[in-house]
Amino acid sequence: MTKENCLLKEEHEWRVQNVKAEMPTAEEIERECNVFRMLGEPSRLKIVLALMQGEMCVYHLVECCGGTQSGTSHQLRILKDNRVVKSRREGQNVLYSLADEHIVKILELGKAHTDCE
Amino acid sequence: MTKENCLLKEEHEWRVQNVKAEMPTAEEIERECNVFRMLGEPSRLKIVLALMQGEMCVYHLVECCGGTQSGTSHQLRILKDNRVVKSRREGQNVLYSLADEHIVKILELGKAHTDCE
DNA sequence: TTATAATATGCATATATATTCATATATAGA
DNA sequence: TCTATATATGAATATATATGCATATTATAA
Repeated sequence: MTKENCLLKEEHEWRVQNVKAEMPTAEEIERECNVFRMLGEPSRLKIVLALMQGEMCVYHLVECCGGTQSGTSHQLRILKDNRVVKSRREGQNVLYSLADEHIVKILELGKAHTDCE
Repeated sequence: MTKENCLLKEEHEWRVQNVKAEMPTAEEIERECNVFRMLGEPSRLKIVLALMQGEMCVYHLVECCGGTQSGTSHQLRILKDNRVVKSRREGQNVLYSLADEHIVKILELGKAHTDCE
């Protein structure tokens, strides 16, 4: 596996240089990964899909998504730490909602991709 | 934690019913998760970012993204199984490319979300 | 203050999966 | 055929993390 013997050397070498030059740092990659990592887990995706209808308290999310109160709360914490959801307290309840509109668009595109399969 | 004592019962009950009615099945959730799960891991995201510039052989991907040949090949296999990339053989090389345009758009939105933080 | 409801959190555990090593397969050339 | 190159794969391991239990915290009401 030497560079000299790759048949596509001449054709693609400029591309390799270009990609290497533009490749984000490890920290930037990690940051960009986070939003996808959040949506790439079933229990979290269910929560996010539920919140697409509007803000909801933890108890209602448990009712909608199944699972335990503890598990839902753990996932909400992770979603919040990664800026996918935000929350506000209203009396005894904490109301969660999506952090921004990008999330909705990402989900729609993800669905479009899935539906193509 | 009884339903009766939730302060938002009247206000949000219709929403709960709506969300429960529209919640996809476990299998559908799994399917929708996959594309995000693929992008939510640094070594795979790097591969996909590299392929945004066009198709590339495994050796060049290793050069662009770092890591081992074996590891890259494993991740390419997973990406292909999940329809994020496709491949074609050309002589000794196998050329990988993005499976469809949705992937690019999802990445752009993910970046937009990340940049807002 | 006491009791109850709603939510959060620490800890332990099970599970998923990324990574590496060694090896297998496939293709091309001599 | 034999050799070298490019890629893929099986197995083992280490790491990340989802989940559940018990309990803590916060807020309301009596």
